[in-house]
Amino acid sequence: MSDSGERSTTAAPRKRADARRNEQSLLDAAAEVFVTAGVQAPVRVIAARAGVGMGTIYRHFPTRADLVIAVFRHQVDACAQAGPALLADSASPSVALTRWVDLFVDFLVTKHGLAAALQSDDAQFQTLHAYFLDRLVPVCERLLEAAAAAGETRSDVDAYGLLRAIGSLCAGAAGAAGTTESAGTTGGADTTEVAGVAADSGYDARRMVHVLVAGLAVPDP
Amino acid sequence: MSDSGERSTTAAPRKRADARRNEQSLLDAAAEVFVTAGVQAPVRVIAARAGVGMGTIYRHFPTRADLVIAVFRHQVDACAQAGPALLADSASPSVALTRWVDLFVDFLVTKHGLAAALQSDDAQFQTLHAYFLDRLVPVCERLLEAAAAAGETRSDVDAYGLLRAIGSLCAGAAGAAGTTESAGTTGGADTTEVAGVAADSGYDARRMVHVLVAGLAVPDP
DNA sequence: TAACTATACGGAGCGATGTTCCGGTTAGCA
DNA sequence: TGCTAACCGGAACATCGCTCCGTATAGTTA
Repeated sequence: MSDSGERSTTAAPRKRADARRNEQSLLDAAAEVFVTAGVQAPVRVIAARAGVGMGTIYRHFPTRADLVIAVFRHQVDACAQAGPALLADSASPSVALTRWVDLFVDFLVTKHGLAAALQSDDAQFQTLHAYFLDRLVPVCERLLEAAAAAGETRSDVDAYGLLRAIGSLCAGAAGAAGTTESAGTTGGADTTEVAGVAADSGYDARRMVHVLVAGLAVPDP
Repeated sequence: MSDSGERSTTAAPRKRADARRNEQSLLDAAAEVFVTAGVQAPVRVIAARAGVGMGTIYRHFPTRADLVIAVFRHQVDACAQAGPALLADSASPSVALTRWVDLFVDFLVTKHGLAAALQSDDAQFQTLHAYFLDRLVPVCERLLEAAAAAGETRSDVDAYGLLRAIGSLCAGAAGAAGTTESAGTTGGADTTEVAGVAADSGYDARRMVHVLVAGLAVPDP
């Protein structure tokens, strides 16, 4: 992933040094702003933080979704790659599914407003939605099929619906924090054991997702 | 519902006739606009439709939530009142709960963007959120407690969490329509038998809610 | 090294939307 | 009929997404 940008066909039309520098600045700035102000933070804020103008941010990331995807890409990929691994390592497909869902939920819940953005019907986030779906639906599908084949879950729920439902359930939780900002959480933000935060007034997205997944085990009606 | 407004203590400080006329115009206009453009429709549009100025709409309904609540109030009340009735009429508490949830879901799904607004962390909708909760949490609580007492559901999920989860699951579906506008739907918008619409790309909020509720039947982990 | 050009930069500016404010209008009453 | 408090309307201000274009510069070539 690191290295430069495109490097596949012929001689790469290498970008100018200042362009690449600015792109990186924007990614860093966006990552920081997303943590504090959420994925919906004003574009101007991100541009200002990166020390660039409005034109620059839109040149590098035509839509907000592009920026969001760029910031979270490797985390989504990691989640996607964890699917097959879990399926291989777990005692049963349904256990693998549960674990994978936990992974996904933990990712969503720790990103302010990400889940809400995924749910948004805003045209701006169409691409983001599509990216998540492209990456995760196939993975979830395999887990779901394996579980269904083992007779461990009902078969009338597809991966798309399940992922959307999970995203929805998480949107209620993560987004609510908003401007409140959860104390420090200095640097880390990865191994922070995000355990039972429950965030606002007692809504626990993880628990509700667990209930949902448990509902999959109930035989078809 | 009809009649005037406040009529409880002392001599009501009756509003002027034009004020009441405008308030009603706004309610009618808002109801119409909500159907086609969703609850998030621009304030100007509603004001224009009602044939009043910006000042007027804000004077009668200081926040958008106030307007939304006023438009849907009696439907929410109906939903709240259906709870005890279902509990009395159904074969078992869990059946009553399921039926009541269906009622609630049908209500949410048919109101463009309502569920999304409920989920929104926007301060503007705080009041709306609170209103729904005030009205429905007690009802849901009774159903849930009855079901738990009968040993039909797990007991670690409270009414608040369940309602929020349901709202979330519905937000994904209803909001997606957005600007697309569903044909005419001239006046009615009540007995339209909204059956199995499924709306966008195959996500069925009702089904996912059913899975969630089914998950409640799984014994505590 | 100096000139040149494709590339990139920056921010002013436009349109949309929420919200406030204030001068003009009018309903209800004496 | 005349008065006043209540009410109305929309201009005006603020925020935000997004575009456009004149300016600056990185990289190249003579």
